[in-house]
Amino acid sequence: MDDTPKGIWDFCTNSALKRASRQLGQLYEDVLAPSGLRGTQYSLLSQIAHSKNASLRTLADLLVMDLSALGHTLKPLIRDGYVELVPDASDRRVKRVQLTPFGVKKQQETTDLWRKAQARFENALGKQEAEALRRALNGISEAAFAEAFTRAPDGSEPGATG
Amino acid sequence: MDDTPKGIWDFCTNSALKRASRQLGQLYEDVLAPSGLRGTQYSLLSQIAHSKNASLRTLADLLVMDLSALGHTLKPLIRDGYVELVPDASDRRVKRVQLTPFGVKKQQETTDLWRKAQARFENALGKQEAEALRRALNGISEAAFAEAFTRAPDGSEPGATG
DNA sequence: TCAATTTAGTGGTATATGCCACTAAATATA
DNA sequence: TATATTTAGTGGCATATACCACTAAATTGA
Repeated sequence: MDDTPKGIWDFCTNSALKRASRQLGQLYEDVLAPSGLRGTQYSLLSQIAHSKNASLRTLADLLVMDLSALGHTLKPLIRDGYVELVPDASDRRVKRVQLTPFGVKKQQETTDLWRKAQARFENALGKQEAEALRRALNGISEAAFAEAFTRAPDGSEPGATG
Repeated sequence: MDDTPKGIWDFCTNSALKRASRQLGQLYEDVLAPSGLRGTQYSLLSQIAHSKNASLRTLADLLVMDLSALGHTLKPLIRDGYVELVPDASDRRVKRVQLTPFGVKKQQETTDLWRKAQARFENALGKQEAEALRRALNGISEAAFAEAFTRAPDGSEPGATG
């Protein structure tokens, strides 16, 4: 028997996460394809629908995404008429993100496909497993986790032997 | 108390995975920064070191990555002299991927930083948790999972009530 | 009140990643 | 063997995502 690991993802959670993200992203995307939306785009539309009237900044923070990255990612969705940016009245720096009526319709229609992907995923992994996985992932996504990571010892501390 | 979920990642594993991937990717990348390598680049160098003499195709399959995407991602690493593509002698379609001596050195040096990130991560999440998470993620990354997903019922089947 | 600092967003550039069309080479098949 | 099919890789294009430099607006503080 050769149990030598074939890849670094056996040790490195970062690699494992990215690899799984490619795989699952692909699987979801195949199911969503008939809508003409990419997986990320559907997620974004859904989150915008969910966080009504959020600013770009707020949305970026929620998504753990760079502000400018969010701006770039929204470009195609704005171009295609699903999303619009509405300047805030009281703070002229702020732009609020909202779905157009067309975007609302698209998001709602595509949700049928998403449910299909969701059902397949939970059937393939198991409902309990899926739930547990989401919890673990969401824990990692929290700001508190980033702080814990940053403050955590990294093995380079001098031994406190005194 | 308002336990209304703030985001769709509470339901959608795909979104949760991508979001966590951004967060953890960022955390690892900050630690790796002094090396001048991006997180993905270090992972790739490490996997190439691990899968000695693999072809682009083989590597892409292992990484659950599109072949052309892998080719594109390697470009900067080849440009910077870390990686080279060596034509296979027996099958003239095939190119084998290998680290240059410079690439070997870089990968080895950067591993110190990676270990630091790794230690921080395991301290922040817990060793057991980290191990369990990697196992779950690697399960999803397997070809068998993709097949299970594709074959799984999606709720659109006619009820077999007869 | 006015200057210094912080915050929100934009545009440019680079990497990460996928699809498609295409070439070349190997393999299968008639 | 000649042709059809499959396989490996490349290049172009599009989206996803990050960083930096910059502008404009709000906030802080002397």
